[in-house]
Amino acid sequence: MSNIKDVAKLAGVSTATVSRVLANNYPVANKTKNRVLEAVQSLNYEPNRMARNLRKRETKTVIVLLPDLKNPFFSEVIRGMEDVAAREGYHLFLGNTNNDVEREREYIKMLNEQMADGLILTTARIGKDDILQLSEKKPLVLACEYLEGTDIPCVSIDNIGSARRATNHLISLGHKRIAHLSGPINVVLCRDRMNGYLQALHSKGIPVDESLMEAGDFSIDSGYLLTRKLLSLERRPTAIFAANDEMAIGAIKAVKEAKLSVPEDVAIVGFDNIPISTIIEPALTTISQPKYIIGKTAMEMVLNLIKKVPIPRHQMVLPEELIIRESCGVHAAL
Amino acid sequence: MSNIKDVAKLAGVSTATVSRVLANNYPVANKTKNRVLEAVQSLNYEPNRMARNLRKRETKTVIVLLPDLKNPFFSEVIRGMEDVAAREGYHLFLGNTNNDVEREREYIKMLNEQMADGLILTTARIGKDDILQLSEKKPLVLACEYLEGTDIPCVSIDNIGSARRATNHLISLGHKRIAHLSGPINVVLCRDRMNGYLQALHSKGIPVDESLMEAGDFSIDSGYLLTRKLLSLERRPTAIFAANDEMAIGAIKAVKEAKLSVPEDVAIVGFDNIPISTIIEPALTTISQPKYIIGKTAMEMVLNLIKKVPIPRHQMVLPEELIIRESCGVHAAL
DNA sequence: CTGTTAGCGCCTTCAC
DNA sequence: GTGAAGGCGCTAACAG
Repeated sequence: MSNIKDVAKLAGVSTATVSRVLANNYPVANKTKNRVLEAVQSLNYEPNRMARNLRKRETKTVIVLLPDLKNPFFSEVIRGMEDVAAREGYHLFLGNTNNDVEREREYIKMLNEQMADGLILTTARIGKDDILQLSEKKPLVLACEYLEGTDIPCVSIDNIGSARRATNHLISLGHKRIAHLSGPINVVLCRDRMNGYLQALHSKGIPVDESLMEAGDFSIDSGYLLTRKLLSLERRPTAIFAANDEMAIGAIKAVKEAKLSVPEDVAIVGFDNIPISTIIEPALTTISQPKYIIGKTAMEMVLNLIKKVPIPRHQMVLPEELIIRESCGVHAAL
Repeated sequence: MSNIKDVAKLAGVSTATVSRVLANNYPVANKTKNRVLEAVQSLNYEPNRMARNLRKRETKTVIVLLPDLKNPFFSEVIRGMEDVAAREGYHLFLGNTNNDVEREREYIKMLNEQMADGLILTTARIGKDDILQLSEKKPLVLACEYLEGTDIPCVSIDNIGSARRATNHLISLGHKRIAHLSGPINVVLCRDRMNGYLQALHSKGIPVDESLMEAGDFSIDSGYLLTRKLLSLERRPTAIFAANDEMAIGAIKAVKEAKLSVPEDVAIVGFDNIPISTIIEPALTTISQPKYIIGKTAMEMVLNLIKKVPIPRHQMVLPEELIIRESCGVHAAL
């Protein structure tokens, strides 16, 4: 590994000149520049990032925390982030928290150790206070989530409104016994979706039956298991609103296994519109989020925070879409 | 942001002592230690990683390159990697290449800039020569892939043998017109799987029909599109061996859409055994790789390379499993 | 336009 | 058991 001194010596210039040529942000005579470039070439020189980062007190890196790598929803969000990061010369440091608060803290520690310039949290597990405190010291943006009562920059859809809309769709189809498969309740957007579900029931005067509300972990498996439980109820639900598509897919599996049919016996609505939701049978009615835009916007926001460019609005709420496919049909009672 | 000097001053010791207390690898009097720890606490001090990395000439970070974030196959591999990395105090730097050679080179550049101590490539796109050259300078391990004729450390299943086994399964069911949906042919493991397919045909004296061989990009969509093409052939295949489960799922969709049935009209075998392969109807017959172990072993290997611990064997080939579900059935011709 | 100099924050000798 | 000093490789300020 050669360093800047080696290059300087070979090119017969000072290290400062080498640095200038490489940064390309300062006038250097063409002749000198070429000599430096040749030296760089022949030594196969790559500047040491650690040294540069230390000196410049920036890393051009943003940590992006994901709750779960295998959730295809995020891959599209990430694409949006990557595209703007690349354009601005930034790298993503993808952190997989596996839904574990400790893992989340690990990465936050890395941020404090200045291994990155900023942080994007998608579906945070740590508490509101911790987030608030961190946000005061560091460029931090919430993606997919909205932290009520704070001014923390975030970009998401209206999870409450979307859930209300999904539930209302089921109600409009004639359903009264509508179950809700929630995600982990310590996640804000899960509580939001649950609240949207409850709001819809209330507004239509449908009594809430707590036995119809179950919390899973966003996995196909948990959707499957919880639906089996729901189906074994004395008065089983005629519809299920799941907080994500995976759980909805698990629910479909359980309904089919019980020799019942979707949507005739049980209508199902998911959330996220992941690719497989069009393949599964019946195809899933679901809420579609502008995934790419969420990612793009979130990254634009952190980069602005990092560069101390004022952000016009701190809280961006993007429109969602209800995509109607076959998993709801028309309820017999209509 | 406070630094080590601030801590030293507050504790009334030298920076060397602070460093020793924090590293905890050198005798320091208990009394002094406590004073330092208190100072660290009250200043909320976090050591600057860039400075430490520069000084120690190591980052305790391994870059892991993934061709595609949304492929659930890798999430399990990553879990294996994360578990051993965490145990040894290392971080993963996940790099999503989106199947793009340029993106791959970007991350390799980061390695050369010493932003990480080692690299794990899963399904590399760059050429054999580049990999070989890099491997001479840096700790590098191939996961899921095997680079023939080299001594580069790698851990994978026998892709050729597995593909042969999958194809033989179809042949044993009586199929003679067996199509192959390959992945991108610049990926080694795709060529391997294709070769296994060809070997199986040859060994059973079945002529190769090039019109039955198509190359996709591992996506559901490409599996769907290519299968439509295959089904429109004058003499359409009675079976399809897809190089991964996603393409197999796309194939199932296309077959159903053509009002044909799986497995009666077209039998289908996938590869990877992703979670959804049990949900899809019919459930997919597929090859299962020991995903977690692959990840775990690959990480153990790079860490040993990094620490210059001699590795017993450079090339690890792990056993795969053929999982028989409903997508093959028994061919009518049997 | 180019060179000299002084750190960035940390760890690691080498003294004592 | 502790401190002083030097330097990892780079960039930025200041001269010239």
